[in-house]
Amino acid sequence: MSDKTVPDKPPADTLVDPGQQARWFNRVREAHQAETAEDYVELIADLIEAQGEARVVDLANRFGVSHATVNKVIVRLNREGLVSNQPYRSLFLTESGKGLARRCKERHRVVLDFLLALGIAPATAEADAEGVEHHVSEETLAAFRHFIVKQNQK
Amino acid sequence: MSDKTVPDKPPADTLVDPGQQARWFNRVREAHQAETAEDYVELIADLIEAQGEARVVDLANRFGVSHATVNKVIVRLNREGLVSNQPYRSLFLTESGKGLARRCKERHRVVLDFLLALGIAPATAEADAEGVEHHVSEETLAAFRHFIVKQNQK
DNA sequence: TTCAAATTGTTGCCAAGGCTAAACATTGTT
DNA sequence: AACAATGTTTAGCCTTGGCAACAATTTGAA
Ligand SMILES: [Mn+2]
Ligand SMILES: [Mn+2]
Ligand SMILES: [Mn+2]
Ligand SMILES: [Mn+2]
Repeated sequence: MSDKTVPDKPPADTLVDPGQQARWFNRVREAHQAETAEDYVELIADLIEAQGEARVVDLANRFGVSHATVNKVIVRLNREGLVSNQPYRSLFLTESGKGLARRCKERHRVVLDFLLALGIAPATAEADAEGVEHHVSEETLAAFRHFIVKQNQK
Repeated sequence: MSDKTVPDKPPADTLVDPGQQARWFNRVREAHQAETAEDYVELIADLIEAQGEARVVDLANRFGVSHATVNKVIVRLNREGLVSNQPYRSLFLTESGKGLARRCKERHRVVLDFLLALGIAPATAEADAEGVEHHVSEETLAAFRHFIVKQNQK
């Protein structure tokens, strides 16, 4: 009997490279930092288009948060040059904000249409899209677009 | 000439119901609150399986954050009954933590395999999956599974 | 015009997750 | 046994985005 002390190596399933994994998680954290700004400019653009103006009260209602929270976020978006506003007046997007809104609305539409093309029920698709949209790369978005087209051809 | 003052109604594109929209955003916020816990238990389970133990230093490395941050999160997960640990010893999952880890790993796998089946490059798929996984409903997950099976049959 | 209701803004609180720096404990080598 | 290296915890700070309560302004109806 060999008393060669095998070091009792555990399964040692191959784990991915730590640096690579860290980059993935970093990307998710960056997405989450951008997320509030993206949802706000998108909704502000939608409200202006549909109702002529975007008011703090409407944002609070549609986000399901207090108006104090909306106000605080608006201060930040103003500081970051996405939103312009005067006290007690409704909200506007800067050119930069309009650009971001346009890109986000397009991305949101692709994600939603993709889920619908996949056969997901509209209510579920809308709910999922609201979160998923912030985490899809350009490459995945392209694949989504391709799938939508293929599905429409059938 | 009619001086009937038409109220100059703007486009009035139909917006979704505010309460419904608020529920969607609420769901996203809930997903984000659960997210850290999910990624931690998943990685702790992976590390224990592959290396026999999960240490603070490894988590910090793989998440790309400082070890102090990891420590603070661990305190919370401990408080929430997902992780059990002794001072200066490596980390363990409670039964509850193990269950959550198992479900999260399965969900992560489905999302990843779906993106791969869609033709996304592995590196991109892994990165996107890390964020997307937290926002897919059971219904969407089922559709993903179905798509994977269909794709494998071709 | 007046005044109440609606809307917007401010203040102060909280928790989560980031960070650095410093203290503390364990481990491995002389 | 000593001690340096490694790993862990704690402390204190920051930003974001939640909240309630209160203050201020605008708006609409008498
Ligand atoms: Mn969104
Ligand atoms: Mn997210
Ligand atoms: Mn994740
Ligand atoms: Mn995961």
